[in-house]
Formats: sequence, structure tokens, C-alpha cells
Amino acid sequence: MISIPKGTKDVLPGESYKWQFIERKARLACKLRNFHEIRTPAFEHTELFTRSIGEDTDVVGKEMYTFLDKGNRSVTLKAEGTAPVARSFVENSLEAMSLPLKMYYITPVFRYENPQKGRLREHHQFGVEVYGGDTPYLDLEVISLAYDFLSELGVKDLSLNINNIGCPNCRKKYNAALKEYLSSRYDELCSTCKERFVRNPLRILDCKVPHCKEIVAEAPVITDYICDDCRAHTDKLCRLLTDSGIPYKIDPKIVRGLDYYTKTVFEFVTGSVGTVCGGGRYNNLVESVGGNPTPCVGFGMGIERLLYILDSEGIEIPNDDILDLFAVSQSPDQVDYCFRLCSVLRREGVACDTDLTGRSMKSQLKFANKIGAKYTVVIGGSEVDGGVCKLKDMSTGETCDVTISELAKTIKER
RNA sequence: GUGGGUAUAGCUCAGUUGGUUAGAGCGCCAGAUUGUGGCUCUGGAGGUCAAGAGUUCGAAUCCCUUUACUCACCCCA
Repeated sequence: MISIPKGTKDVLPGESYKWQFIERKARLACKLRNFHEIRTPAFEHTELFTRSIGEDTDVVGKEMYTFLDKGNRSVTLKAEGTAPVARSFVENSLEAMSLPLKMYYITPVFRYENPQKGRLREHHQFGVEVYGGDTPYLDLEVISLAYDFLSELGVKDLSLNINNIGCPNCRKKYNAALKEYLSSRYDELCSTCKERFVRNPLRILDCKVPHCKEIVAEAPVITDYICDDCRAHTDKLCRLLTDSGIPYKIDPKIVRGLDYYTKTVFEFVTGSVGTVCGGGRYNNLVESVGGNPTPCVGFGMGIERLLYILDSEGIEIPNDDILDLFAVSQSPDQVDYCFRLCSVLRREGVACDTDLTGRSMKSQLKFANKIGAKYTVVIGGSEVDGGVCKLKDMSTGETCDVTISELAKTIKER
């Protein structure tokens, strides 16, 4: 037997309705807010990710599915949703469209990691992007979209943490201050933090080693170093969130693992699986992939994690992927008739099916029951001749007489 | 890359100090006066006990190796 590759999952026929439900909700939330779908390829030139995400990040350093194609080009499976959108924005001169341009995507994302709860090698993200605007109102729009979306699904125990990691100017100052503080306690840091000290000191704030945490607890806080502009941005955003009734917490320790973030960063966290949605502002990203300076803000949301949360919180997703009618043939003589009947009903928008495998009437009814068909009819000689059948409601067991020509109408009216 | 756990039927799991032909529940298929599913009863199919080697008269059980899965660290969604 050939098994599924590590860290991947099949979505089976009995559960695909959950995905369809989430995707439908996501698309609707976007449509209502003037966001439009953008679809980018499953793979990109490797350089796109290394340049935008950052050479020193874990994602680039050890988690990308990178390979040479037959033309010796280095390509990488989509490691993240935002960089490809930025590439497309520049490549297709989307800045020529009316800005701000609001986009969304639902896409697989590939990272070579060790799978565990809520973590896969191929997972799926619903993400949104707003290109061409630096006002906190756009931050609000993106955050409130995520908040409304998650709330409408019924997610409980949701908390929103936000931070401002500064623009290039103030981050430079903060990095210097952080380095100065940490250099005095350099010897106490764990080995990975010693490397981080050189490459990207901000990451040390995220270290889970107890002693590093103690050191970090006394470290200077970014909040004390951000410039007036950044401070005003966050203050305004906080006020807007409060006015919108969106609860949040300032968490100065949020450091996103992707280098392109500037100013606002945020994450929605739940108890069961940690971060379900992460995002922020990336005002320099478009420039870094060769476009004109264009401020952007967006988020990515893990669909598998979201489904896991809904499941563990006991939130049921309605299943509308069910059959309206199953036509049971009383004997093999009526199979042809049932098949033609289904053809007619389908043209009228009724989801219906019939047995084509020659099973007994009883088996057919059992089958119809098992797959959750809403209605059944048994077609025998008298139905074929008389044009009237007994429509049976499978949830109540009640039947009523309906002329076959009015079956579709009757079913749709119920 | 580093640790811990697990591996027996499609699924969830029993399986005694090592002892006949490896079990249950659920699911699946088929029947219970041949025009009506669900409930109940009866029967049936389905296992290289993850793989390999070893100890033993005898291994699902004990030893070793491998693989897969899983949880955690790191990082992310």
C-alpha cells in the first residue's frame, strides 16, 4: 500500500462539506467588504520567498519545499500567501487599479516541518490583503474582518493580541537598545539566542527557554522606542478597535517570524491550538520585490486549525451536502424509469439518485437512510402506469401522494 | 534536528506469569410471511498481531533493530 505523505491530509467525502462551509463563509465575508479573490501559483521562484520573508527566518532556513526543476531553476512550493500576492501586484501593475486594492485568497501552503497538533506540511490558509494605504482604518478593516468571521462561526475563548514592532526607523533604535541590554548578559543566553543576537535580536523576545525568558522580562520594550508616527498609528488603531467593540490586548512580546512586517502586528489566539490567525502591516514588502513603495496590511488564517478549534469547542458545521430524493425501484423492471426520472428532476434542481447496482428494495431504502436522503419514493409498476407516487419524508416516516410530474415542485416547496 | 508515547479487524480497543484455531463493540454485507429505511434478533465477510531478526518445545506477549504514526521543543497558521 502506498500511504499519504507525512504531514498531509485527505479531505474525505464525509467531511468536505465542512471545508465548503468555511470557504463559503470566507468568500461571503470578503464579498461584503469589497475584497476580491486573487489566485497565485502553487510554486514560485525561490528568490521571491528568500527576499521577502527573510534569509534568517526559520521558514526560509529550514522549512521550504525547494527543488530544482528540469530546467535547473530553483522553485519553491508556496511557503506563505503574502509574498506571491506582492509579486503579482508588481508584475501585473495592479497599482494602476483603484487603490486601495482589497484582495483575498484561499490556498494551500507548504512547509517542511515535523507535524503535530494543528501543524501540517501542507495546510490551507484563508488570507486577506489591502494594498495601498497606511491608515489605521485599514488595519481595523482587516482585523475586524477576521474578528467578525471567527465570531460568526462561533469560536469561543478568542483573544486578540496586538503590537507595534515599529517602522524601519524606530526598529533600528530599538534593536540597538536591545542589543546593548543583551550584550551585558550575553553569556547567560541559550545557544540559539546567541545566534539570534547576531542575526536578529528581536527573535530573542520569543525564546521559550526559562532563563532567556527571565532575561527578556527585564529587557527594554519596543513600546518605549517607537517613533511618534508609529505611536499615533497604534493609539488610533486601539481607539478604533474599542469603538468597534473588539476586545484586544497589547502584547509587546509579539514578534512575527516573517521579516517583512512593520508597525502593526496581531494574532488571534485560542486555547486549543494557539494562533489561528496572524497578520499585520508590511509597508516595505512591495518595494522589496521590486515595486513602488506601497503600504499594505493583511492576515493569514489556518483553516485546519480553525476546523480543529470548531470541533474541539463542539461547534457543529451544518451539512447541506445531502440528497433531496432517492428513487427506489421496486424491481429491476423500474431501474430505467428511475434513471430517467432522476434526469428530469436534476434539470429542475433536485439533488437525487437511484440504485444502479441491482439491489433489493430493502437495501435501497437502507442505503437512502444511511446517506441521509431527505425523501424517498418507491417506483413500481403502478407508479409508472398511474403517474402518482408516495413521497416519504425519511426523518418523520410520513408519506403523502404526489403526482410524479409535480415531484420537483413539491420537494422544493418543503 | 532533539526528546517522550503508540503500533492487534474499516474504526475504538481487550488479549492473564509466554500455552490450542487471536476477541469484543461499532461499522459493513445478508436474512427474519417477496411494496417501505431507522429499533430488535440471527448469520456472514474481514487480521502476515507494523516489518525484520533473536530467545524458546511454543511469541500478539520477552530481547534487539528498523519503519510509520503521534505528542512536545523550535517556528508558524
